Amino acid sequence: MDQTTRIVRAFEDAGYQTTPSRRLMAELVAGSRGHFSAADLQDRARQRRAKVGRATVFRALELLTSLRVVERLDLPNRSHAYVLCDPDEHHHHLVCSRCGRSVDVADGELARLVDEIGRRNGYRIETHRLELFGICPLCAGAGTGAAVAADREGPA
Amino acid sequence: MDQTTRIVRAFEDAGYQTTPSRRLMAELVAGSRGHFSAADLQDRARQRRAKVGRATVFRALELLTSLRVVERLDLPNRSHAYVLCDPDEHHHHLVCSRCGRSVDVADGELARLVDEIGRRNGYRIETHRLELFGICPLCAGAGTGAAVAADREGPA
DNA sequence: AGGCAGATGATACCAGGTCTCATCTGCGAG
DNA sequence: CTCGCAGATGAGACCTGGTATCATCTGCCT
Repeated sequence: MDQTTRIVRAFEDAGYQTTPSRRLMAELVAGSRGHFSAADLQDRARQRRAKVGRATVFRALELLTSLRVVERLDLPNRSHAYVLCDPDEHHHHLVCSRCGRSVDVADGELARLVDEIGRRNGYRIETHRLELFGICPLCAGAGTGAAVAADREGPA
Repeated sequence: MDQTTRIVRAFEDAGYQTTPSRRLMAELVAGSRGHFSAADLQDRARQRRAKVGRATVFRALELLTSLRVVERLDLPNRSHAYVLCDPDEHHHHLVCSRCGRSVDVADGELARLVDEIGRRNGYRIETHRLELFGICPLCAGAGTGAAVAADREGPA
């Protein structure tokens, strides 16, 4: 089962209708290399001569976020983006600041650390978020941003 | 030297002029309990019958951010806020999701963890950000949001 | 095959932030 | 002490990302 199907399935399993727009969103999200914004998706939809309303894109992203199929990132440059990720376990993101590719990172030892910080300060911790930014192996190898151009759409 | 003076001093040391608006911003920021937004500051300025342009507020916050006197938070509810914090060492924030009060948390063991994650994934990590959200001791004690009302202005 | 809950696109709106520009002022040189 | 100008300001236009409203359309269950 490929990524697109998995996403469509996620919609179905959660009781949402399968519509052309949603299928398209699923394809576009599945075909993204790095992170993407709502506007990216809409542009790419338009490139395929498909018309999707802005609201629909946001609605789809909202649903996918709630289904934990994508997650919203707050980038260091104060903009936002979404990334496709693993819905099954709590994790964080390691994001390439050049090409946007992101890998999921298990919480691991962090949980313990977070716990300890909470205890030391008397806070009851509810959630935490760790975001890591750096240069991915491909970009490091490629030198001056060669991987950037390859960012949009294509097999993972 | 009180907090306000410290902030004014930060402006001076960085070679910026000391103007009434900046002094006012310094006071308002220093007098904030939890986190605050640009709009909060402007409102509080207006309450004192001082007129500051929106742009000026943002400009001041931008400077203070670059001087690391304040930091920008991305709250879980997708809004933003600024918090006063320690300019002298790399740290993270533990933020009360009820009253917004924030304590600085030293990086500590996290650095090691981050390093390891980078190494394991072949990324050269440039920056990381950890944000913790929970209920602070005061709010936990006060029960239903009593501390919330006390949030704006007053001695730390 | 029919009906309706749920989905859609257009469009208006909102918040947070940036840009521009004409005016004003802190402050260092003299 | 005062003068001039770099730097700061406020007003307001604008931009981006996101939400709300609403009339219309359509997937899907019966």
